[in-house]
This record gives sequence, structure tokens and C-alpha cells, in this order.
Amino acid sequence: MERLRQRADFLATATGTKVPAAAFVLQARKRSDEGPVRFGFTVTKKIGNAVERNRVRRRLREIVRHAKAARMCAGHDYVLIGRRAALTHTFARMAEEFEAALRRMHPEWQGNTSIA
RNA sequence: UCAGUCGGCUGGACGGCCGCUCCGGCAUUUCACCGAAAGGUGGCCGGGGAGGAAAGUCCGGGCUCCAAGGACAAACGGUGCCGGAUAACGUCCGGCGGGGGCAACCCCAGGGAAAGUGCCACAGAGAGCAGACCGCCCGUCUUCGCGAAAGCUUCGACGGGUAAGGGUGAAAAGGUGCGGUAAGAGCGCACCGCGCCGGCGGCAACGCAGGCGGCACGGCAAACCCCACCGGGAGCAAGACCGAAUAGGAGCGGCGCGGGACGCAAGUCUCAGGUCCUGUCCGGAUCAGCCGUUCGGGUAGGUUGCUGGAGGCGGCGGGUAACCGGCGUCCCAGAGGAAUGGCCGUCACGCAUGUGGCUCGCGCUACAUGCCUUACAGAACCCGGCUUAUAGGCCGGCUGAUAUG
RNA sequence: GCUGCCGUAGCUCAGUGGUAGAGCACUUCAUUGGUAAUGAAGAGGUCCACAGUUCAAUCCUGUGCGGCAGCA
Repeated sequence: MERLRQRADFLATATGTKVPAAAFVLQARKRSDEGPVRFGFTVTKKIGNAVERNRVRRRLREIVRHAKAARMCAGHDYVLIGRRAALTHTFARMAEEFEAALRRMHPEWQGNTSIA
């Protein structure tokens, strides 16, 4: 999984479309090139102390790792902003929410995948 | 057994599936991808992978750079009983002094207020080399009453004595007792306190006993200050190496040369700067621009610093202890938008609820279900401390009370 | 990583070792036919928390909590 590392990438992605969920907010932005999908994670200090912030980021990362790659479009940057509910919600429920958020993010792809 | 106090340890266990990162080995190693470059990423196997506080950043060091001839001082900041430990410390250990507690034990902190400056509100008569408000006593005068008188007694005024008692205050001119006195008072005596002197014990802080002095010297220096000791500054984003584009610097080569007027333009006319060769004139070169190329500095970026160390463990020796010495053994996290994880199963612990048993009751115990899967909390150059947070569990020393033998 | 500042009434801020104030806001009364303005009176405080120094702490010292700002 390619990771976003530069602050400029995060700022650029923040201008794209946003899809809120209970445990996170999903942001996406199409890049000009057709490179691989890249992911970034943002967990602010408002969420909690360092232990809780680390835990939110790790759970979100595992959700992305287990998600179906077909939903994600190449040449896009995604940013997941953690919320405090990511500490307590069950893993299966959060994975479901992530799939739903990807469907809302790319409605034109829903038809393609159902046909395929 | 109960209550207390001090110290130490621990901080869930086992397993399955899927991942992350570092190290080592093998393979690839003229390979593939990203990048302008520096450089980075990519396979398989094995091994390692958060804490007692990793936290707060309150101190002390190592390390690195900067500054500085050396030492001292000034300014500023810090520390402060004595001795020891240590690389060092504001830390630790042992002892001294004061306070609290029946005790185990706990808490506090230098000297100087007779070097100087300053503050001590309110209350109170008097508060800094301080004081007679009430009171007590004496004398004179007056007044009430008793009395034959001497005298006693009551009210008041004036003069004086007095620091015992009352009252104010955080603090009131050493404290308690006896004597003494008109009443009192270190006025005298005893004990305690205080000061001075020399003696003894102790490395020292200090302690012990003795003599002398009738007491002179209130508190605050976490108020200024004096004394002694310590401190050059910055911090791994330190520093080192590699190194685009753009702008700027230097060298070389080529082309070109400033201002004004007229003109659509080509061009024409006119005026002319700095430096050098020459002091002046003339003449010449060159600069006031552009392009190319080379060089050095250096930004973004990359690599490194980066983990073997005042290191851990075991037993031995020295020391009351903190700690030290030597021996054996082990290698034990190194990320970089930041790895050390996600999901699941079983068990242990804990909590809650229900049911059964024991019990007057508190409660104890067995089973079932549910919850938390643990409290506080995440390395960021590395160590030694301090402080703060912390569910539950375990071990040991000591003290007091009670019971039994 | 390093450094500085702040925390006082509902809000914005003074303040000093000796029982804590200002402006706005709030309540009541007066004024007006009524409202505003104005005038008078009043209420409201763990001086961020805990220890220590002091006779006495909002102030001095230490520790903690929260907030703001700066440098590299």
C-alpha cells in the first residue's frame, strides 16, 4: 500500500470530495497521472492521547488493507480522517462502512463492477 | 487475628490466520520500477521488536557544533546543617538539630537580624533601644459611716511607686516555684532557657558535664542583601556527506554597446559616463547587456549521526549504607505522516446480575450469563535522577492492640 | 527539542504580603402614557488546584492542570 507522506499531498486531497461515516471521514482526489492508489491517515490530537491515536490509525489501516481493491480507482489519493468512534466500533461494522463510503465516492463505478 | 508503617516485585498466559519494521544469511546482483541526480523500493529463510513510568521537561551528564590565549572577576541564575557516594546533580546513603506520633516511622532545613536598608496591617495603654488603660500599693486633701479617742472604713481628686493580675495581639521586656516587699520587681535563691569562657568526646555538624553573667540580643532573609560553592552558549531540526530547478556569484568564449530628437521602419542628427594604458591632450582597450559553457557555495530532497552502553544478568570480595572492585556470561527496539499491529479461540484474574447452600445479619461459597480482555499509558540521540499518573496481584521487615499456649 | 507569558465577578481586564476592585452585563426602584437613555440602590468571587515560607498568601517558593505565543 502506497502511503501519502508529504503535507502538500494531504492539503491537496482535502480539497476533493468528502464522504463522512461514523468512525471516519473519507476524502479522495484524482491525480493527473495513472499511478497506483495512495492512502493517507489523519488523526488529530482532539481524538485522544497518543495510545488512542495510534490505535485509531492502526485499525483504519487494517480496514484499508483488507478491503477489496476493485473499489479503489487507480490514480487517486485517499485520506481517512479518524474519529473517536473508531476506538469502540466493531471491526466488521467499520469495514462495511468503508465499502459503503467507497460506493458513494465512485457512483459511476458501481454500474461497471456489477456488470463485471 | 486486627490496625498501622516501611521497602521490594509484577503490570495477563497459550494458540491460530493475515500484516509491519530492523538485523543476519542466500538469491538477484550489466535485472525491473520511481527519480534530473543523490538515492530509494522489489524475493526466500531464520532471529529481534515499547515502559515502569517510554509522560512532564524540573535538574545533572555524555555527544556535536559555535565562541574564547589561560586564570580570575563582574552581571545574571542556581544550590545551601555535617560527612560520604557519584561522571555529575537540586539525587542517593549515613549522621546532627527541630517538630509530630503510644510506637514502628514520618515531616522540615545553611549562617548573618550586635554589616547595612526595609516591613510587622487591624486591635491594643504600649510594637522596636516601646508601655501605666483597668488594677494593686503609698502619701496629701476631701467625703460617707463607726468609735470617747487612737484608728478603721466608703466615694473622689492630685502626686508618686509597681510589670504580679485583667484585657489586645501572631508576637508584650526570659519561664516555673519559694523567699522577699507597702505593693511589686532577677530584688535574692533553686531548676529550666539564653549568652560568654575554657575542658572532654566526635573527621565534622554537634553533644556532654562545669564555671561565670542576673538577662543584655523579638520575628521576617522562599524581602533587598552579605558569605561559601557551581554554571561560556546552543542543541541530533546538533553536526557530517551527497546534491536538482530557479535566482544570485566567479572564470572563459561568442555576439552586442548609453541618452535625446526626427521617422511607420530602415535609418539620420546630436550629446556623452566609469576604469585602465600616461600627469594633460589625442588615440586605443574594457565595463555598463545577451547567449553558451565551466567552477565553487548552497535551498528542496537524499544518506549518515542511530544505537555496544557510566549496558543487562549471575555469583564473589570490600563498605553500616549509598556504592565500588574484579570474574563469568549475554547482545537485548531502532521508526521517520513515524514499525512493534488487526481479527479470532481457550484459560486465569476482576466486576455486575441471577439461582442454590451456610448465616440473625454483615458476609462466605458453588454454578450460569454478561462485561473489561485489562489500570496509567507509546521509544524519537543516549544515560543518571526528580516529579506526576496507575486497576489488580504477590513477597518481606518492623510497631501497637487483643486472644491462645 | 528549546523558550516566554497568562489563569481574578456572566464577559473584558486592574490590583497589592493585611478581609479584592473598574467598565459592560444582571436585579429592584425612580423618571415616561410606554420603551430607550438617565439617576439611585443592590446582588454576584474556592482570586486554576495542591503543598510550603510567613502571625497572615490572590501576591513569595515548589509541583501539577489548562490555555496562548515564539524560535530552530
